[in-house]
Amino acid sequence: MQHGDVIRRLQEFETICRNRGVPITVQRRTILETLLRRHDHPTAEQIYESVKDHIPQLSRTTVYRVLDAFAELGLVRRLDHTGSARFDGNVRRHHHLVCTRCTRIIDLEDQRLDRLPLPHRTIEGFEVDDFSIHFSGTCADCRERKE
Amino acid sequence: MQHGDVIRRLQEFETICRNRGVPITVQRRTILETLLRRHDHPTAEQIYESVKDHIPQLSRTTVYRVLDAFAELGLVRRLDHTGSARFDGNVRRHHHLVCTRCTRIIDLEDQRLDRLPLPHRTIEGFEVDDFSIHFSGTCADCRERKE
DNA sequence: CTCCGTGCAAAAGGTTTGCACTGGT
DNA sequence: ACCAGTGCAAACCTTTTGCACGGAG
Repeated sequence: MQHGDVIRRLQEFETICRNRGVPITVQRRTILETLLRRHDHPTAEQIYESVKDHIPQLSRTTVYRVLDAFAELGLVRRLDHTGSARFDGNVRRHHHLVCTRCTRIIDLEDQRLDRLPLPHRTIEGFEVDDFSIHFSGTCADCRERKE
Repeated sequence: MQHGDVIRRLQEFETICRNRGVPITVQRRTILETLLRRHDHPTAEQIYESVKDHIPQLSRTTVYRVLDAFAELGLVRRLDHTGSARFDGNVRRHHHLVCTRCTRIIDLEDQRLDRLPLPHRTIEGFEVDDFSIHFSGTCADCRERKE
């Protein structure tokens, strides 16, 4: 992310917090800025290590809580669902519908989606073997519960 | 998965094990069969619970080790990378190259890939908000190390 | 002043490891 | 008989929770 973009995102952050009455603290600003400047999808621990250089008394707990709050506000995205690993007996190419409320994963087999052209060693020397599309949204049960 | 498919997959399993000199045990056969019959992407714990009914002295450790071995043999797939959650400061739609060797995640922005038509409440009442394509393969560094 | 965010410590998962033993080949 | 797979317990790592304090609004 460019420097200007980071500045803009931090301003957005302050606006969102003010609108929702969420206090803006040094920890929050620093954690967000650290994440925006990195492009390596860090773990909570890695962010903790980085931010600790600026705020030595910082607690790991705060990093977890702040990242969680940011994900809730839609300011950052959490990859790799926390919790336990899940296993799939279907090794053919297929896709998944992931419910963001209950974390349920539903298989989606669709031949049209399977025909995405596989990039071949084009991107930064990365050799692609396969792909899978992860659709996020709300499952029927959770929609029913919500309405 | 249909009954016939389960039988076929179990036979494939025995062939693969024999070819690689991997012993076939009751635990392994039962764990694989349990996974093949379920369509809900169970966790190791859930598989443990199911299999324990058939093999009461079964250990959790074995379930973890066997699932791991199966993933290594390509018989099953592990969803949701085990380990720690990762965070992404980029909330715009984008995709990921995931290296299966070092678990590194590289951002991939590609407007053509973004234009996949969003299924709208079509599949089993699931409402899709967004999607992200997960390309798996080997990153440049790991390919270099391998060769 | 009031609350909520923070820090610390302890608990709560989920997964891995060391070691002795058993069971498949 | 041999070696890899298994079971048990303990270690390990990541994440969550309870409680008291302090800083932001």
